[in-house]
Amino acid sequence: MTATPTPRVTIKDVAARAGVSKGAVSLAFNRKPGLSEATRDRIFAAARELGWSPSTTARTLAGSRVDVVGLAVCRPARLLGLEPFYMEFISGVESVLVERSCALLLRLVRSPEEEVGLLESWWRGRQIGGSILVDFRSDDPRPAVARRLGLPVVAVGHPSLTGGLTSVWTDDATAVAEAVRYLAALGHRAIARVGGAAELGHTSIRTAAFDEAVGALEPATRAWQVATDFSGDAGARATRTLLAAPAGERPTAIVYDNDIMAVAGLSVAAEMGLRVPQDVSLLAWDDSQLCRLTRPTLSAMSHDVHGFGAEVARTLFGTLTGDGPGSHPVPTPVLTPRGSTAPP
Amino acid sequence: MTATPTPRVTIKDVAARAGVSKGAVSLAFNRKPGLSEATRDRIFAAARELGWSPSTTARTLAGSRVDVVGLAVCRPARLLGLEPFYMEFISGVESVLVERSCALLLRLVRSPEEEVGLLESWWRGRQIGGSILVDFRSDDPRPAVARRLGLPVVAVGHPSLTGGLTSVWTDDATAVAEAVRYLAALGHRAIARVGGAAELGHTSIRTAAFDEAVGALEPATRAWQVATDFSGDAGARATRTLLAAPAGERPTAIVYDNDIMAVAGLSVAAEMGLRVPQDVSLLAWDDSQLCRLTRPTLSAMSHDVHGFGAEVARTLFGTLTGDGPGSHPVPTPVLTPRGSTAPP
DNA sequence: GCCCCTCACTGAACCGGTAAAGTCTCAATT
DNA sequence: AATTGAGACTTTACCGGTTCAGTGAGGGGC
Repeated sequence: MTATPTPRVTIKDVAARAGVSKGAVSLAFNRKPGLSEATRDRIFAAARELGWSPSTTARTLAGSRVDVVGLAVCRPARLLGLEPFYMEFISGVESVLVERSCALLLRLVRSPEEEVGLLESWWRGRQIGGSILVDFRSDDPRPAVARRLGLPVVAVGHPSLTGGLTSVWTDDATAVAEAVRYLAALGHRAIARVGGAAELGHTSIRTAAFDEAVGALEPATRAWQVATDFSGDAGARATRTLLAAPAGERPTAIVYDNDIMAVAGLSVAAEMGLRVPQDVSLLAWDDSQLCRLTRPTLSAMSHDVHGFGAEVARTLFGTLTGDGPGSHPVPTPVLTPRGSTAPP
Repeated sequence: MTATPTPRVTIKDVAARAGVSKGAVSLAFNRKPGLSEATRDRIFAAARELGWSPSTTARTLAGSRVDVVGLAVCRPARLLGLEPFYMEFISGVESVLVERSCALLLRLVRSPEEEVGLLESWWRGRQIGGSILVDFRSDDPRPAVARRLGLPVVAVGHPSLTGGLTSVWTDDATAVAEAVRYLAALGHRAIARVGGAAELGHTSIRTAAFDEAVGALEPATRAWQVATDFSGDAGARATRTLLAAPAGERPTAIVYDNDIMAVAGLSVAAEMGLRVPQDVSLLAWDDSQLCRLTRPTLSAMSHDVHGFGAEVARTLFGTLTGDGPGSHPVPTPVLTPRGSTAPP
């Protein structure tokens, strides 16, 4: 990108105006000792008058902190656009970053390999001071990479997936179990789950938890699970397949892995002439505002996604300031019954 | 943020390994003339072996391009999470940025003033090479600021709003007119519009266009307009108010400014015992996948938001490489009739 | 009155690149 | 044989900060 026509004001100008050396200005702005109160004030005054603030670029180059956090998201763009989750998550992250006047470098990547490459070049190029890692898969290469590079990261995902990295996670297994128990308690004996992308670690966790929760119910209970790609279309397809079976051989309740798919499921049920919740109960996940806008409203496993993002950012700052690896569970999603669930 | 434990490989290492000066390495990596083919190859080989790529920080400081684009979004986080528009827009922007290995610096701000301050400090600190400006208001301060700073920007909004900056825009006025004409052609004589935030420039444009379009219809036609904040809740409230009037005194068709509000409207209509589209027609805007997931499906003014973002990014690159100010309209949203519109 | 310390601040080196000016070599021109 | 010029690099001076080894003044102790 091209040059700047603006006459930049630099540390030198401030130093000159305050009648000190640039070293002194640097000391003042980094709150380091060795300056008298008077000089410090004079320097700040000069900076204010000139409208100067230190260049992060120069600062970074000179070897101090990098106040940028990286976030690479690896999902097809088409889906990202739809997931209320991410925007809410990002806004939570941001809410903490701003307080520390730290910026978020966002990049959508197409493959885990591309993400690894990106992290390497970001880190080597000192573009970021740390990174948030999301969407863990089994045998995810990123823990090893982060460790090799010495890149400070926080992993969003269950500790079993994140290879010993500091992690922030929701207890999806417990939440799935709660969802299943809730539906069973309503009287459902034929429960399906429309899951997310199979390659994602948290999908496996939920899948296993679903199996286990169903196993703990009375033996006559039937269960189905389908993997999708999180898109509404996939959710609609999965729902159609599940509900196509004759009455008595199809699920009477369906749990979805996000809310977009649940919305899609709602329409499919209607299209097939089934009433929600009388003929089939639907339970969404993540609970964005969307769940309250449908008719019937969607019961959901709800979850403070904004707060989740904020906690992730806080944890990253902790890591950056020397906290050792740790595991930070955030509150388990809680069942929020609304209009889409009822006894069969 | 803390130091790096990684032994960094720099241009000097590459130079040493290739047996040249660092100036030569710089020439090679910037594809400048003055090096023999052989030397160039040797340098690239050395860089590859060492896994080196130039530090953008150092590059930036040394006064060449800054390969980061800024985007500050000023809307309450709560709403952002819901707007499929933004994520899709961002993914479109990204799709072009990656090709130029350029990053997107994203920040959510709370006020236009904060955004102006951010742009100043980003630019002064050489954090960004250019910026994308969205959500113009009347008397928006940003055109003046961008001009004063010499900050290369592209404004997303109608030229009448963007104060002479290079702009990329959709012809909302024409689209609104098309929507109104379509509804009128179906036979509607009582048409409402649930608009977005009143302070936003494009809302005013749509509001005026709606008035004008309605004025061109037969005199008996009645019209309503409501301003909201783009949230589903606000959309629901507005719809409820509009439809609360006795039959004959309420709109038979409603146009929404985004799709979230249209989804909300759908439920409100159902809740009030009105059938869509028989009793009331609904028309959404922006047409994310959501519109195809509801029942009935939502007719919408549809709009390639991803492509819009891509065009914005391309235009910004144009500006950065010296293109003068210009106005870049992207295709007008087109009416996509689905199940939510019909004759009254 | 001398020595030693501390405090407040300066100067220069450095971070990892870019860019412009300088040097060297060698072939073509006169 | 001397001049010129182009090509291929190297040297050097920044960019805007940070950091650290000085430096000089002033105060306290004896």
